[in-house]
Amino acid sequence: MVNYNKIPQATAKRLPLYYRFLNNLHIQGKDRVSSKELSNAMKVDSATIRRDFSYFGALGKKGYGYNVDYLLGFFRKTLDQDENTPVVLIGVGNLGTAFLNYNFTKNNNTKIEKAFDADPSKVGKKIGNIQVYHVDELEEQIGDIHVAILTVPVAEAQPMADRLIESGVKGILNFTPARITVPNDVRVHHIDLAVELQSLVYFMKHYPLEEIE
Amino acid sequence: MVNYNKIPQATAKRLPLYYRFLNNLHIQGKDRVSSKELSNAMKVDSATIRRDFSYFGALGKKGYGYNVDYLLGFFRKTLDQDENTPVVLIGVGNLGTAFLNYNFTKNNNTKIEKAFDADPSKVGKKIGNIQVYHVDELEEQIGDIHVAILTVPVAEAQPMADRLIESGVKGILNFTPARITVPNDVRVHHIDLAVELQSLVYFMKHYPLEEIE
DNA sequence: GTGAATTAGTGAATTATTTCACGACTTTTC
DNA sequence: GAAAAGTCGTGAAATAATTCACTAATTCAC
Repeated sequence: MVNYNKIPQATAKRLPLYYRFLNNLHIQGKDRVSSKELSNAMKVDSATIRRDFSYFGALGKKGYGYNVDYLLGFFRKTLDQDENTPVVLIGVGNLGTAFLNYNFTKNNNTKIEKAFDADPSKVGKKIGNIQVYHVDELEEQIGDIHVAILTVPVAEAQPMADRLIESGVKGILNFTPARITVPNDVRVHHIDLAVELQSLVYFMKHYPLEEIE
Repeated sequence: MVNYNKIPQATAKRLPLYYRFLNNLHIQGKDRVSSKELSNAMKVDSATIRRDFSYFGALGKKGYGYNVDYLLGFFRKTLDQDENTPVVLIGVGNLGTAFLNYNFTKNNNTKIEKAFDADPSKVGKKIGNIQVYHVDELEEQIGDIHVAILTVPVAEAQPMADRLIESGVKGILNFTPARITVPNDVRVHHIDLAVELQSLVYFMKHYPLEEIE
């Protein structure tokens, strides 16, 4: 059996990418694929791909490559694609709205179930078929949801994170520039759009010729 | 003098984060800070912070820490905060609109100068004070801009990237799920929101107690 | 001024990740 | 059915990044 604690984090971060790509191949009706093809398409070294897959056992066949459906089925189980993970979204601004209109459930095992905002003019609406509640109702509405997308103004980030954690949230995708502080059983991934843009510009200037990611 | 080729990429990715944080300290009127304080606030090990800074020379003082203004000034120069990098945005959907309304120039050396979309109902408008042009005008309007934010539908990603590169773009911040193919003097950073969310969920399940990223 | 406390900078160790390169096996070609 | 081509899986090497742990310098408290 696969020991998930032995899977390098770098590998784990690539799994959703692999999954989606395999899903596309499946939809295209392709039934086999080699690590080299995957490498060209996903810009990940082919040895890295083979190594990544190998943590889960021998999934391919020498001289042949990988069977798309088999691999896809395997990742589906591994990434728990069969059970949907419910998510709440806090902060229905521009970015929040973009998420609500983004159809995550397709190709994905996550679904935004409820959205919250402090602005009364947004409360009660449905955006992308998701109901918007007032943040005051957070505690009573959150139910058994343990994942939150945080797209609030930066000043709200920490207080809102505290409330979310108090309500049982264990994972936060934080789009605010604030580096929030959480207990160590709560996982936070930061995505800072300004930092990403600035980082791109810096890399363009100083590492002009290599391919990085 | 600092040899930029010797700066680890992992360090380079943290620089914009450092910069912003120092800027906040500066605004708060703080004039000194230790690697330990920075560590607590930014969730980066203090030894890592000291190591990162040390690539740029001895910026601190033993027993004292770092002088906020000095460090900030140093990073300002290093990250070229003084000259603004112009950026174009392609695809004025929900996510694109979020970017246009996001005030990057504050705390940042980048500025979205022009936006493009194929939808005639969006062309001619101003969003977040940025003019929206029709994509057909891309080549004549792009001028000397070398950085693009790509927030178009996935099917448009590669063709649009090709056009951008043809027009002289050297850096693309790609928010589509497509892994675009580019010549090796063009830098692409991918940010895949669905992958990020899925990755968070995966890490929550399999690495419940450690702090990552 | 003196001793205690603080803190940067860094050599060395450790840990993590990627990549090379090759044996073993499969498929394809003719 | 034999030879050629393709491809995985992986040991080992290489590279990258983090962290430990200590020295030397400085500040702080009194």
